[in-house]
Amino acid sequence: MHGRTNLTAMRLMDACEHLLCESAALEDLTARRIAVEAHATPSAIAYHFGCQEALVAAVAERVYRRLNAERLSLLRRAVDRRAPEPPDLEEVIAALVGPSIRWSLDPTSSYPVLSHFTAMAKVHREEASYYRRIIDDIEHHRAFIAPLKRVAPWLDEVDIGWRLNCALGIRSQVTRSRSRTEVLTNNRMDLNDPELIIARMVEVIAPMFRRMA
Amino acid sequence: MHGRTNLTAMRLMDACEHLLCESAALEDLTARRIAVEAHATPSAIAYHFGCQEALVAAVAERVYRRLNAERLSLLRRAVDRRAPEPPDLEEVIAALVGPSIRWSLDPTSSYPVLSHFTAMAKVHREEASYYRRIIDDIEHHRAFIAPLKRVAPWLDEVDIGWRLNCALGIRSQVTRSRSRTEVLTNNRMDLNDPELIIARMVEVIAPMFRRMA
DNA sequence: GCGCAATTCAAACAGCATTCGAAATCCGTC
DNA sequence: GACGGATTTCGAATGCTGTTTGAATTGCGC
Repeated sequence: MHGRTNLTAMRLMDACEHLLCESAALEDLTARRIAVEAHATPSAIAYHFGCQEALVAAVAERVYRRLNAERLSLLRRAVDRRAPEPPDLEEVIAALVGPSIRWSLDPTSSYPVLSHFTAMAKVHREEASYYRRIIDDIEHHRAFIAPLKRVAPWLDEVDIGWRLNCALGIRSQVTRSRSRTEVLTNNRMDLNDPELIIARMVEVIAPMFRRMA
Repeated sequence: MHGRTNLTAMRLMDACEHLLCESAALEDLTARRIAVEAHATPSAIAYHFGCQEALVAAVAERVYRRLNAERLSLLRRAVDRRAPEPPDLEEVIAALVGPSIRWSLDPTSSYPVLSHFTAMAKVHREEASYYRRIIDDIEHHRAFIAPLKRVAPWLDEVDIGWRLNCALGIRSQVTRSRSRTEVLTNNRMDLNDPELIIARMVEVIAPMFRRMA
């Protein structure tokens, strides 16, 4: 019972993910719509996941895992390239923010799932542990601390973590407040070119980790 | 008709603001609860504001105005202190991020209204113009461009706007993803001391505006 | 082919925001 | 001071929402 490997459970997750990507607003995501797209009934959501919220959380977790795998793969590449020397700072930063930027600009990616999911965390009562478990799961972020400490050994771990957190804030601002970014830069930055954006972000984040700030 | 200066309209806004501050999740904010607290009926919301969404937008706009006034006042002070010399970079940054940080840590402030409001923008269909009008209203942010350009004349306006945007991203991360900030810094930063946080933010943002990054 | 567990489904339920039309109130004018 | 039109209030109704429930159906080891 409540098997997550079930066929209709899978179909529900796929339908939910697809619907989250297609719909502009969270209110477009309804249990009935999900059910129709998965050739099931709303009750199936409750049966397999407990509630709609948990279904969305399961979908978000699946997407997060894919994104984090990409991030960690890029980090590993950056570390390996220079080992045993410290990795290139700019490459590490690009590994941290690059996947998010590229996903957010790729219309075929499931990035909308993630931005909708964090918004959902504010809507529902947080005693439900779905959100914190996923949002606060930062093991994949922690993996960046050691390499960064090798790049900037004069910073202690708190300093590194703080700067990491700031870098993630910049990332979120760019991926999630695009219109504000547009207005502030007077529409004179090409926000559709991921590599250009990433370079711009590296340019701003790297100095945080250099001496003589 | 539809007078925004009406007494019950005011009571509805006050009730909505209070309820937004008290409630942990957006789902706790219902038209009925707002109405009860304002000694009115749900229909009054529709009559005076059109819909609940518009009421929340009106409340958010009111709070935004207060916050922006505080920001601009600090900016003016920073500029005046050094005029006609360029202002102190760190003081300008503190003016930009300080009020948000202090508000977010002050339990008597209405800061929760703002974080709830931006979350709401993701929930409802965006053809409603409430959100963009408020969120994209960055005249108060634009006011920081000229002083910052005097501090860092080698940056063009796009560079300044981009860095401003990055600074706002860091600000949002700290005020709105507190738990993630806690985990990343290993709970070894005192996130309850606004002045310490502001100093930490200045330390990270200032290098963006210094030469020889 | 039986029998039990797992799964599906239609109907019902409580809650929501919003609409509507009738009451009630306000306020300038006679 | 009483009338009359506009403004404001309010209770009931509407059509959504997610979830629950209990019966019907299916799958599957024996």
